[in-house]
Amino acid sequence: MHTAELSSIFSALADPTRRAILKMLLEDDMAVTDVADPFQMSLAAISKHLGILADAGLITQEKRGRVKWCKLEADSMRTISIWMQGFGQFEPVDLDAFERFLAAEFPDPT
Amino acid sequence: MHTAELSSIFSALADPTRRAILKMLLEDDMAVTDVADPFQMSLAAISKHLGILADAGLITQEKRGRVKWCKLEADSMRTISIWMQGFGQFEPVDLDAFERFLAAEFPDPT
DNA sequence: CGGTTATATAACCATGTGGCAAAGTGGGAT
DNA sequence: ATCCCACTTTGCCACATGGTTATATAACCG
Repeated sequence: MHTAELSSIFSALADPTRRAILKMLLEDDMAVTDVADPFQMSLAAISKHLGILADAGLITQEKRGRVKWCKLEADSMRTISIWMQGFGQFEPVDLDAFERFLAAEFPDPT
Repeated sequence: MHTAELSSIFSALADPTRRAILKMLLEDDMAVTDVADPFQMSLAAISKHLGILADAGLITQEKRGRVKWCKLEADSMRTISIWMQGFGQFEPVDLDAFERFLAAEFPDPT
């Protein structure tokens, strides 16, 4: 909710490389080297990007041995989502979940 | 959807002054001068901020006479909300809207 | 017309950002 | 002990950003 927190999350998400990294981490936790692999740029650059994502709370990094594992923490997106909600309802309705809800609340009598 | 569009919206939202402007515009449409009024900085600076918000599609500006009216276009936040949804469901449920939906779908028989 | 008001643009400055290559750190393997 | 491996840090550079002041432009008002 602090203005600085919002700023750091939004500006972390403003970079396409960082958004691509987040998408990769959606699949699984990854080591820094493996995160860097598909990109053209240097490992040092990716390391900085990961630091920015970590500062924004979008990922966490845990060092085991000599490899540092990066883990998505998508919950921190909730912070900006809540902020955005002050401007209206933006979430496209999750129809599948909604139908499941309805099915549970109002089971088909057949 | 396009990566450049996402970047421009996120980086527009990364600045606290611009977020404050959006909040002001939530109340009502405003002229550039009036937007600038509560801020310490120069009108020129605010004019630039408004240009960035307009480029990102977060506001629209319409010139009537010599005054340019700024209008919130919060719908463009939907773009990033949809992107974020790829990482999970972040929107706190809109319970009021949901209850209205239920009331319409399953009207109280009384 | 002349003057004021609303806004944009230009030129400039300080600082931040994203990239690189190269050197540094520190854990594991041999 | 030594060497690789997985990073991080340090300088450096080009360019973007956020601010300034000063100067345009264009609309309204007398």
